Amino acid sequence: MGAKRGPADPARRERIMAATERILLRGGIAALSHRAVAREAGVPLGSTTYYFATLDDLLDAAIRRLSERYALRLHAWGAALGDLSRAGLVEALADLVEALVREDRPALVLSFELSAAAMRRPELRDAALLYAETECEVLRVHTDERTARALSRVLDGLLLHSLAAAVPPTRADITGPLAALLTPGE
Amino acid sequence: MGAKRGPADPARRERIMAATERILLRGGIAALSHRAVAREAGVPLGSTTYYFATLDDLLDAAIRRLSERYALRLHAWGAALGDLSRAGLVEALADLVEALVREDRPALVLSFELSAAAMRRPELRDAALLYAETECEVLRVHTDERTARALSRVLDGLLLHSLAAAVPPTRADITGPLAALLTPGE
DNA sequence: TAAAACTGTGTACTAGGGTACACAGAATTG
DNA sequence: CAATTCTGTGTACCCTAGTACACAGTTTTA
Repeated sequence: MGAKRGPADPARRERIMAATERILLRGGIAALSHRAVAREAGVPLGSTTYYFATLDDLLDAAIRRLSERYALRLHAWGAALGDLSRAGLVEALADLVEALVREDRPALVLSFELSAAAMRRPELRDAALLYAETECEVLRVHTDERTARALSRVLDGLLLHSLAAAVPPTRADITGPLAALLTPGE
Repeated sequence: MGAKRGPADPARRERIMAATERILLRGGIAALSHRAVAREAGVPLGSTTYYFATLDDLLDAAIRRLSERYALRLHAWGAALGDLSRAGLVEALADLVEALVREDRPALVLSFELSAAAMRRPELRDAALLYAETECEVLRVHTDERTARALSRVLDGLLLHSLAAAVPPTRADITGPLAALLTPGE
């Protein structure tokens, strides 16, 4: 009945967080439970509550990691861009949208879920805001603050519809609004 | 023990749906349960399962009503607009965004929650799509199809950030992208 | 080395919830 | 009016789940 292993096993905590991420990506916030995580991580139920006393702790930790991963992803995208023209930025952004939808769909879905959840649960607000904040940060390298925020809003609209719509936006549907936004002259 | 009332009581069904709407608006999809609805409607638990065998039936019915209400709202907005210039449409749309955020926040929050939920639950897709579909329908009166869809996407981005952001978009933040989108000339 | 502190686990308590269903009045039908 | 059907309820079964907690090895400390 007692423990089999010795003292602090840092891998345990790690494995639990990784399992939590997988659960969230696969089934969303609604699928998160101590038991599901324990099963996924292959650890006893008690372990999950030992490292993360409450569900919110677990959720917080996992979301923090996921948003960090997303931030890395975006910064990598930003770093890969050289100096480019307006048109070049538009194409690059469209590439980003298409790549995210294609390759990171679960993470995107989760981020929207999180945004919605944060509207009711203030404790999630900071985590949810991180996504948009990161977008702006990366975009600010190529545009001014104001434009970066505007782009972030439009990008989220495009991403949302790319995930949710019956017929997703075409390439032109994506580049159109972005180009309009980046083209000066009222 | 036995029933007290006679035959079909159409008000019952009605009251249960109304209660479901209130639950959803107040606490979101996660707050929905037969028991919560029964409590809210002041009917016994059995009533809710009698009229709506499963939770999904209940959810479907309530969402259908809510999206119909939203459609009415949008159509009313559209009907109140006369023939107007591009600039006039931009201002009207900005008014709409601000009014929705101010006066219909719970319904908006729910619609985003629904969009996110529909990404995982195909049975909710149709209901979730209705919102965007309605937007397009109303906008199509004033613009072409392509522009209507683009506007719908941008509007959703603006609404999302208006609800979620730490500092919501200003009036100029709202009119900017809309004007850009409606101003021809690449 | 004895005691205190820490790391884990197994189990159990409590709450909430979906759904089935037996049953009871009321209405309808023949 | 008897039988059948419909409307509606109360209850109960079974599951999931959060969390507390006693307890057991292990390590550290005095």
